Amino acid sequence: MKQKVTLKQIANELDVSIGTVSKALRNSKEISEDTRQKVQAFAKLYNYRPNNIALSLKNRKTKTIGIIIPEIVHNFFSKVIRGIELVANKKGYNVIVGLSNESFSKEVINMEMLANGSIDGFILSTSKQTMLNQDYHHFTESINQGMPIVMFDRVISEIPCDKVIVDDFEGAKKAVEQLIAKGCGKIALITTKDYVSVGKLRTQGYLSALDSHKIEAAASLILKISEEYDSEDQLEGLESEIENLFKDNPDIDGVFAVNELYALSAMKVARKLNKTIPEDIQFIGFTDGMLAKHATPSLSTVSQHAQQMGEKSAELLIHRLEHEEEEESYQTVIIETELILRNSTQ
Amino acid sequence: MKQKVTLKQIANELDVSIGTVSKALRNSKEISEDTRQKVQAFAKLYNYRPNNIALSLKNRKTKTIGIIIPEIVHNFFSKVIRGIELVANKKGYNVIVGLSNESFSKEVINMEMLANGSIDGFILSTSKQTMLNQDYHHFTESINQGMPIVMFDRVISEIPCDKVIVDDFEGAKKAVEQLIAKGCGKIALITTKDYVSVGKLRTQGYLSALDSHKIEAAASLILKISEEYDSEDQLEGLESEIENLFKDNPDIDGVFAVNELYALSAMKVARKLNKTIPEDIQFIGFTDGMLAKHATPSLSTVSQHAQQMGEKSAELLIHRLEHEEEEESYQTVIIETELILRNSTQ
DNA sequence: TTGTACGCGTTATCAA
DNA sequence: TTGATAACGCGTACAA
Repeated sequence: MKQKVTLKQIANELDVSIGTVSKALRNSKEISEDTRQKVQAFAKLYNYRPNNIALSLKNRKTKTIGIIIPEIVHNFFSKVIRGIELVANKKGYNVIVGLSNESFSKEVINMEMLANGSIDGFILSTSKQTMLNQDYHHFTESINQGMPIVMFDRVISEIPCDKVIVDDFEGAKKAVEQLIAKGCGKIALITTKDYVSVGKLRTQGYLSALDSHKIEAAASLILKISEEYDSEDQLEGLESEIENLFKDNPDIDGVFAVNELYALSAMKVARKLNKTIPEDIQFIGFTDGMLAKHATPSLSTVSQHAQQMGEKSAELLIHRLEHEEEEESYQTVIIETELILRNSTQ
Repeated sequence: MKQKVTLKQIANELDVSIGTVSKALRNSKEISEDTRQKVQAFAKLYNYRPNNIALSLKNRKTKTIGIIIPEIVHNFFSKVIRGIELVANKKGYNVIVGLSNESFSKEVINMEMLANGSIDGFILSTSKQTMLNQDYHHFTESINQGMPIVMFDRVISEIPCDKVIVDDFEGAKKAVEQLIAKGCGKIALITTKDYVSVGKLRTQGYLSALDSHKIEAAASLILKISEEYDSEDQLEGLESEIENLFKDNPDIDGVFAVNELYALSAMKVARKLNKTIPEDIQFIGFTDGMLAKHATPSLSTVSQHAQQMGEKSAELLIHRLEHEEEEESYQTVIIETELILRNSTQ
């Protein structure tokens, strides 16, 4: 086992000083052609690579980005990571991933663990519990300590940092307007509780679409799912809530859901109630997931361009890291959504 | 902006030496109660945290695990990451993620980038191109340099390291035997090319099941999909290959597919050809994905317990990292598969 | 042209 | 009880 070789070892072997070796390897012209060749040959032979940790300590830069997300087994988030990794890698950065699992304390712990020198900056999407608590001290602290943050998707407007979001409002509005254009008059909304920022914005988009088409919004048509039913093994609870919605409002002819799971569950319930899709009811879901395409019928969606969000987030963060002195003002980048029509709409 | 505070700064402020501060904070009883209190109070006030990078350099341990996987937008891999992260976090480790995107060179570059001191060990699943090339020098080098590797799922048997796999052979055999038990006599196999280790093993399981039930295997019933059709936007190619299979063998009454995409595509083609599922044809797919449950009809699967694989991988690696001196022999842990019966089988 | 010394932040050993 | 020093691996300013 040949351990990693260091400058010191090379220096010893070659009977020169560490400094000489270092310079020779960086092609400094202080060094004679002769020793340079000798050192480089030796270094190559022993496959010398500078130690990242030593460099990080010296440069006070780790070239590593910390990602904190609520969940990784989720198409949206894994696509964002892919986008981040793509850009980061291209620019010589690594990514370190922490999962909050939607928990405030895990989010805080994870951030503290990374903030002590392990990374240069954060890219994160807030956990639900954090949004509910409205306790953002860990974000402010990080920023105050000079560790920049980029928030994506689930962002906190009060926090001064770069942000990447989709036009949740417009995306939802477009979707509902599509339903209206295709003849729906009684459109239900299946959404999250209001403390989830994106859920709230999408709800507003829904209301706005109805309003601008002079359709009266009815509270009975809006179903706000509580968080506990979001898990894959709590589908029954979710479905029974939706079933009640349909039974209380048998004349629903359109459904807009703020995520994939809600949309698919709604389609499932509708089928169970012997409704034909899209003839009796049409569906659109807000999602970037895989299920939509493979559902029966395939689900029309508002796509969020998750990978693009990741790429943009990484660009923003890296730009800020590499232009620290310039103290540019924070920006919020809005990624366009895209309406993808499939067979759940006419 | 109050920057991160260091031992040196505390020492200066308090007019004591760095060493004293360090000891006081670690509750060394060399230090007088008095100064200890003073230092700790100050440290708490300024929220002192030791710098991870400095610790890493000193201890020659980063407490970070490098994960290299072919793809992250994939339920199996993201579940594995979740499992790794869970165990790693619990033991005070971070995880850094690199994506090979199924490419040999990206795998090598990513590993080299991390191997220079950034991490203590690797958990990885080989890219397809690496398996095809059969060039494993980057793995051997890493191991030779004292950087341990744990391979999962797509493992290389020649490489001396810990491994975590599912019983691909047995899992496939169980699945096919289930089809046989439910009356299938002409069972097709949709698999990968042979260089993908898991595909090959699952193929062997299929053959073994047929053999032990005296069913003759027919080459015409085995479809080996080439890699280029694995992408979500190459579904047409995949589907047309499957369609040919069905048309050439109209009496197929069972299908075993080595992954979710193949299984779902096969079901789709079958429906298109007006076959009823599961009356005319039954399907089982090898997968841990989300699509199976939501498919119509829902797909029976051989589950791989991806998260458990991740957890076990992390345990193996961390154990080895923390018991380096003991030089334990390498082990291969086999995670049991589980047959989950849904509506695509009778 | 080469070598020395310092500093990045920490801990540990040894001297005061 | 406290302080000074070395070491982890590197790059670089400055001295030789």
